[in-house]
Amino acid sequence: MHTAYVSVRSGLLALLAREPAHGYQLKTEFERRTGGVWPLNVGQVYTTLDRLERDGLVAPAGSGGERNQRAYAITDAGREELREWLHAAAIEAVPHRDELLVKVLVAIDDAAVALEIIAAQRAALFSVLQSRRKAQQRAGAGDLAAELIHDALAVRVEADLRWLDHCEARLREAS
Amino acid sequence: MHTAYVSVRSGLLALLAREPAHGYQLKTEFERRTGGVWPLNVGQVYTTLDRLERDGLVAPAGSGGERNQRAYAITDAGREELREWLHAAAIEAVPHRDELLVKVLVAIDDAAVALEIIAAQRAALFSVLQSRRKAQQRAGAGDLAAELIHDALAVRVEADLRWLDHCEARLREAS
DNA sequence: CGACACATGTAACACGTTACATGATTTG
DNA sequence: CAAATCATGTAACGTGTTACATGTGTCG
Repeated sequence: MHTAYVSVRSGLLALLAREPAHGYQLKTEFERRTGGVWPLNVGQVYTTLDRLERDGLVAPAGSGGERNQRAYAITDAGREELREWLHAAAIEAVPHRDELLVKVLVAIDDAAVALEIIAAQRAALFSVLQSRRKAQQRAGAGDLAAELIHDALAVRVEADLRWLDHCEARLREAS
Repeated sequence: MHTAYVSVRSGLLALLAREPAHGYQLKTEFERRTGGVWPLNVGQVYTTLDRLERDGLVAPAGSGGERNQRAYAITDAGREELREWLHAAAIEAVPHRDELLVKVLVAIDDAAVALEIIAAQRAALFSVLQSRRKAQQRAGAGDLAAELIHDALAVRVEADLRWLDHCEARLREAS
């Protein structure tokens, strides 16, 4: 796999590595583990399972076809690919095309425009951070997954804000 | 547009907002502005232009059909959508499914496994940071775009490393 | 019975990406 | 002339996402 964006696919594979499961189960498990922050359309689970089976990473698990459930189990090839994915860096050395970077870079020739975009992005990021904090306060503590997702968003927004400051400084010193 | 990942599409739109251009020109411009760090397959430019035209965001610019070039210009609708995109936060309040988060969250039930993944990710991120630094040293200073991309990667990797530390602490205190 | 959760699946489309085919123009 | 660059385009595929259709079991 050389594709860059395979979170759902690999996430489901990881769940199946723990124990065989059927589609609907995977949906609820995925949502539970992500603190309800990432709803997952059930339909996507089934199409993803088809693709995983096509690639030989999962296989139907006989396990007595109870009710109308169709369980899947991970294969050896699936375990190997999962292992690789878990150990691969989540950020590539050649950074994946990125919204924030593109927004700033396409404007960088015109310092005035670039500074305006930087200001707009700074405001937007602040607003995201605030609304996220409110949502987290409403939810209250307790769910570790939801908390960790919140923290990840926070540290990243802060990183991006620092980067925006840095960009602005570079632009100003250049003019 | 409610789609989350439209960097190429909107990037090209932003270039066309500056002045009409034809496909090949857009490819070279995009790569120049991103310091050669993000090569862009020409074919993608043409398919993207088709989609932009289909959506009424760009239109063929007559401008004397010189050679075999087919120039495009941004439309009013295109300007409006570009404006929205530039002002929209590059990170959403409900964070987009994210590789690093998923990698950790799917393992969080089993503290031992989670700690192993955290360690692996920490190592992988360090390695990315180092190889990126070497690449940047080889390239030498001079290209602002390439430098800014490098800086963005650096601050983000550092943010993710801090988050991994945080996760580990939470896991240890829970056990 | 009616509503709701459980359970599976299909169809259509989004953007991103690569590989390939084709020709005109410039330059050594 | 040969090679490189300029220039356009198609075909095929990848994952992610939504909307829709269909049926079963349970519980008030």
